[in-house]
Amino acid sequence: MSAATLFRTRGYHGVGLADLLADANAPKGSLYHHFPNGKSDLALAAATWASDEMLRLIAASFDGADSFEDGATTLCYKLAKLFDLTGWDTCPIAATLFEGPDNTLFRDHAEHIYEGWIAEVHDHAARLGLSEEAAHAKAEHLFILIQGGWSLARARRSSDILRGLIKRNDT
Amino acid sequence: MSAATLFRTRGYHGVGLADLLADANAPKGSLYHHFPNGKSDLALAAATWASDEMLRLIAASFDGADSFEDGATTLCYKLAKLFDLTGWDTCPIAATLFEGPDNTLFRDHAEHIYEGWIAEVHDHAARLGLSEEAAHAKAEHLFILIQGGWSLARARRSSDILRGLIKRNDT
DNA sequence: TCGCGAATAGACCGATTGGTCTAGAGACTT
DNA sequence: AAGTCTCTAGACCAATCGGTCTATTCGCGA
Repeated sequence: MSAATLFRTRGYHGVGLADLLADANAPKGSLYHHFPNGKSDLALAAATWASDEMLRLIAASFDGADSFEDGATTLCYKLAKLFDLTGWDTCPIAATLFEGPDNTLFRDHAEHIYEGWIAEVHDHAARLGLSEEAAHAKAEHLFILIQGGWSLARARRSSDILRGLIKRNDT
Repeated sequence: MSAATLFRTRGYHGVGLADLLADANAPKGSLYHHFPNGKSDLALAAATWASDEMLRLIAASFDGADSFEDGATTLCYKLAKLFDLTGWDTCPIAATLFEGPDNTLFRDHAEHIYEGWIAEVHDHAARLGLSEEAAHAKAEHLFILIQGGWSLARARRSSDILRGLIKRNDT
């Protein structure tokens, strides 16, 4: 979805319908046929799409991992590479969902997506032998590290911090 | 500055000049007298103002602290209280600066502000006896934890995570 | 009391915003 | 071949956007 990129790089209110449509080579009519509620529907869909990509990234990182730290580290490295490729823009969810017009709906969706990421990490942690409690704590902690690290990386326009996220003190 | 609040809660593109002016009870003329470049100047100023508030918060947290962990913990608690008061909106810098029109200028300002926060924490860490290297690492790490924790708190509309940020694993 | 610069006040502007609506193209069934 | 859907295409709209401009008021030194 090209819309997802637009939303991610410029934020919900930062993109106009005109840009969205031009970028997707689609006229207004098509948009409002597929997304009756227009821009907001599109934003929700773009966020879900971005979230699925992230879930795949998590799975790919943990699938061949021997330990939780192992998987977490390769996830950080993958994200660093992604950061370099896309050119330091925000977490797609935050950019797309935390500004929307219908706050309740958007916030619910954002929370659901974030919890989905944490749950995915949690499952891998549990599979790798961690206790339920430890898995929960580590998954949440990893989310925080990545989210915060990404902010700093963005401000510095450098993915370096992302790569040192795990080592520093054993997750 | 009331403008800072608006920018924080709705993002740079989310607020219109009309809202800004109505909220500040000032007409267009005054704005463009004090801020020749209009909205963007205002945003920069609002960000600086918000940053100063944060610096004060950091100083207040570490001033009476016996150890780094001590100061860091009270900072997290202060932020949690702030979170509850303001009603879960973004980091003011991110909301205001990471969407602006003149990207280079805005990004430079954002980086400068963030580094200022880290430097402030760093100084307190050094004062409390940490080595230069340790102080740097801990300051950076605390920034990441807070930034990431705040994101999660926002998604969950609950300040709980912020309070557990330090304890979990000794910073 | 006058004069002058700083600041306020808001009418006004073209461009752009998100959204609606009508017309027609395309594909599929019968 | 006719009829009936889904979907595309874009003209069009009121509202709002950020910004400019002129007129007026305010504060203060002379």
